[in-house]
Amino acid sequence: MAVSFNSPGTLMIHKLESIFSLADEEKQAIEELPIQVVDLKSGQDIVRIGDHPTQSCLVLAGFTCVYKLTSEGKRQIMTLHVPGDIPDLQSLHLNVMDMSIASISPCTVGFIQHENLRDLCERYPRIGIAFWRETLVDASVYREWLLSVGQRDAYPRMAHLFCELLMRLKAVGLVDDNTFELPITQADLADATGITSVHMNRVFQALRADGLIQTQGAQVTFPDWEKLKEAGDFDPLYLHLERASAA
Amino acid sequence: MAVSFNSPGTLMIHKLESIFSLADEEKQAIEELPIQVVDLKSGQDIVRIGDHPTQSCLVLAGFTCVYKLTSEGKRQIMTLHVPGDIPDLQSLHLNVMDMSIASISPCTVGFIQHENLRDLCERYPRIGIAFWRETLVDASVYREWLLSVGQRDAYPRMAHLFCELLMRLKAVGLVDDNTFELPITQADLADATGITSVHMNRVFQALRADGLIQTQGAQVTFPDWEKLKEAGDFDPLYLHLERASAA
DNA sequence: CGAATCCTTGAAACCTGTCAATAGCAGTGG
DNA sequence: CCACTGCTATTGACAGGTTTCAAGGATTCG
Repeated sequence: MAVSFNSPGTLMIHKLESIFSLADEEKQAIEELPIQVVDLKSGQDIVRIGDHPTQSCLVLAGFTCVYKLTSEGKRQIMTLHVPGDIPDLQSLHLNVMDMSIASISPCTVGFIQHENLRDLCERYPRIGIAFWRETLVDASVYREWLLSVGQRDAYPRMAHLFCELLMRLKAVGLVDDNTFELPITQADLADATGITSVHMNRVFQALRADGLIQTQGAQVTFPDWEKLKEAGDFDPLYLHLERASAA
Repeated sequence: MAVSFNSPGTLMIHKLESIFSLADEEKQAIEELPIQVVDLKSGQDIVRIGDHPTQSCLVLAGFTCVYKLTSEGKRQIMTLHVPGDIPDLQSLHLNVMDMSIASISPCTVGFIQHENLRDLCERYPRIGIAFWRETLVDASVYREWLLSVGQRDAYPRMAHLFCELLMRLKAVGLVDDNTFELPITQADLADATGITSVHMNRVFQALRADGLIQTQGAQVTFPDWEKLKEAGDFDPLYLHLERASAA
């Protein structure tokens, strides 16, 4: 599959630079991180609940997700990851996985050993803090999803998710003309929003009928950002995308 | 109100020692943290979404919660804090609050300046990592709640919340004989589980009828832990309560 | 050009929400 | 000590958003 980066480290640098300017030395240390690149089909587990990982993964292309199952086998997807995200940074300090991570589209990921990441954090404390910050933003996303699933109807919930994806994908340059590729099943999106795939399909139809989305294969277009934002009750504050101004 | 700790720092030390053994020097540094203790009535905001706090708060007694509102005014409570928790440790590295924190029962909290916390993290990196870890556990709790709200019916959802509270309160010595004080309204618990207060009341009645809980004023007793755990589909893994074994 | 997967539809059942009103309880003031 | 006030718990009937079940199309890809 097409991969849109030079070296894996470049993506990470791009992400960190949205928070603060990296010194050349820091950039070099990141570029030199040993990263094992792997291609995955859709629907493959990357780490499973209960595991004790010794590495973290960086999404290079495609989408991954965090999910958990109830004892009845119902699946809740808790967040989606886009290129540049590091889904299981948390395993750096929590030695048991309390969630599973899987590819949710064909994707490319890079594995980085924990020892290398820890070393990086020690040598460049600002990077360590940036990683901490990343995990805090993850938590913020969980909170917003919780608000959606707990208090918003299915229709605004999906609109909200589209808004989030649009903003996050835009931040990594994967949006062209209010359009992006979303090779994710309606059934998977249903698991992400806590509704049934049948109902998700009805929500899709309603969103199309209202002119909020247009779909063409895996491609989704958003003709009216303002209307979508309103429908999704969307406020991007929780994504913490703006460059952090010093405290 | 009754407050069950010697110095505010003692609680924090107790919490950190559940993760790793603190050196005397570290303990002393924590004890010496300037902490401003404040008593709050129930329902008072401690920080609000949009704020740029310069301090974090430590719960000393009672319960606080994290919540967000939809534009329609619906409230979702995202987590409850028990004594020993530091609800907004995240504001140390995320300068805008993306959530609000409020007291949800009469409570006592201690405020600690960010500069003091940052200084502590720098001088004692292990404490910094422990704080990071705390925020990771917070995130894990959000995930589990997301699973509950998204995939479990109201009844098991509430049973699950009771299980969580029982374990967390036990960890700070606030459970006696499978009983603890929960001075929280059914309406608030409804907001925490994403259901209506009317429906929460019906869930309470069902839980009582099934012998899973007994209530007496603000006191809740759990006659059958095993049955409660099963009803709530509860697995404590996500709380990461066991002492971390080195990676 | 199958085979598998994914999308779409319809009708009925179900959980949960809404509305509105009553009961219970704690704290306050006379 | 009792009436009063305000909040919390409880009920009942009904509406509504979602789920379930089941089956028929549409697509994609080897």
